[in-house]
Amino acid sequence: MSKCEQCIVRQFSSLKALNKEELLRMADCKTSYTIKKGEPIFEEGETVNGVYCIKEGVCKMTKLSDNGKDQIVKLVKSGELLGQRSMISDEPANLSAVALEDMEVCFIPRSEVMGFFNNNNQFSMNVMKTICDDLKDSDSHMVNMAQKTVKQRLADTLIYLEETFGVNEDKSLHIQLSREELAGMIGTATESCIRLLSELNKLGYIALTGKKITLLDKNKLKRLQ
Amino acid sequence: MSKCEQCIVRQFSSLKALNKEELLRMADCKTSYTIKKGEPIFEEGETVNGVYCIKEGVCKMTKLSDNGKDQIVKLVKSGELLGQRSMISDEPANLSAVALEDMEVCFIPRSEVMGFFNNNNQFSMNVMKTICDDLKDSDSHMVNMAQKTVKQRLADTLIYLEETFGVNEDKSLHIQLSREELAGMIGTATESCIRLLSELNKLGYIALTGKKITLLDKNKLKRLQ
DNA sequence: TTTAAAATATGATATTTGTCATACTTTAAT
DNA sequence: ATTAAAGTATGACAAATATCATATTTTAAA
Repeated sequence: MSKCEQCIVRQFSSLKALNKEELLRMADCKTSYTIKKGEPIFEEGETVNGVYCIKEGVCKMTKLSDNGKDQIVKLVKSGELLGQRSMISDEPANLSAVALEDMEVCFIPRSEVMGFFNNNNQFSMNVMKTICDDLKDSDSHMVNMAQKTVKQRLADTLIYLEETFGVNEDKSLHIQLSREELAGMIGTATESCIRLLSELNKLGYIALTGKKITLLDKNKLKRLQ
Repeated sequence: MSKCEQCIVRQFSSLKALNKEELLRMADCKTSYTIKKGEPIFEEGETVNGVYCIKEGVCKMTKLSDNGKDQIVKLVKSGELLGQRSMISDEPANLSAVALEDMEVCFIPRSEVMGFFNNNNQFSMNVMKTICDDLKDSDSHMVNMAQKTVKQRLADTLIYLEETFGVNEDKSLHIQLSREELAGMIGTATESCIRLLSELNKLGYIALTGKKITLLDKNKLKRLQ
């Protein structure tokens, strides 16, 4: 069993507030999992009974819409925690978590995390601030969905992907999403997403080479109507 | 100065966890305001420095979109608190709060609420659960904005308004929103909203009499494509 | 390696939604 | 009571987006 104390990613989440003793306790009760690309960590409606700490990899948080399409609500990367809201609300998961790359995650049982939560003020404050940030992001996201065109949302999303997940040596977006997944992020039909990517490509704002997307003119992307 | 102890609406919010002593302290430091219909309680970007408890009336929480339109993110009614997220994040308001009816609200300074928050476990847990509920609602709302048609969103909203705010003796919706505000809730142009209301009226699913809207067939509204 | 399946791309077309113009109705101010 | 302003309604049209069909390319399985 690896030591949480020596795990780098805990520095990036609410867990950074835990002290040595708490970290030892956590190392003792955690379970590590390897999740293959495309596999779920948990599904909407499932009782999770703990939180997952992402050690490696990126996952999408999705929600099934009434029309049968999966909407991607957010992306979560290494260092972040999954299932905090469900833990506090003591409710089943509202979203599914599915690996976009091979992942390594650690599961920490609810009882343990709630212990930290109740006894470590800094930890609980961190968790709450994270949830508050999520709420703010979600509200803004909602307004964008309601008020912006698909083209604007695509441009916003491409810029978000570059800023959040970085680029490869050839400047292409590091994170690899299928066209269907990208459409699921911006909330549109896959064909519309592909068509708009082609359009931005022809305009010279982005470059498409195979599956790779490279942003060439972020200012023009931002100013799209 | 009226006594918080005798105020009925505190039972409906996180404040129900406060004990007698805390209620006395709150009564001592609170400020009561009357807000006229159409007036703001606070605006997006403003530092609020406390929470508002709604004693009477309903307000809309709005966010200005890049395209200049006001999106209504949620409606808040008597018994609920405003500004909890900003208080915990220690950030300016993310949304504006504007009265939809004449309102009575009480302002409780941040320092006081944070005192309760840090010393009363049940109160802080209530606040957090409220914020978690808001997050869940916001995520669902976002998916609806991304995936449902304007007509479906209008139907959903009408049903929500009836279920949340009730009806008058003549069965018409109790809450009065202008067409522009209704459009701002569903995220569409005012003309589109008016046109779709007319369509639902012609179909016999709703009745329009002056400003009043009456739902006649909720099942058919729910099943709209 | 071959081959089937999945992903990407694009055209044709239908539908939805937004915009602008204008008329009518209600509300509120003088 | 009169009048201006705001709100509601509807037509005409343009733009955005979805859907269906089909071709091409890529991926992964046998």
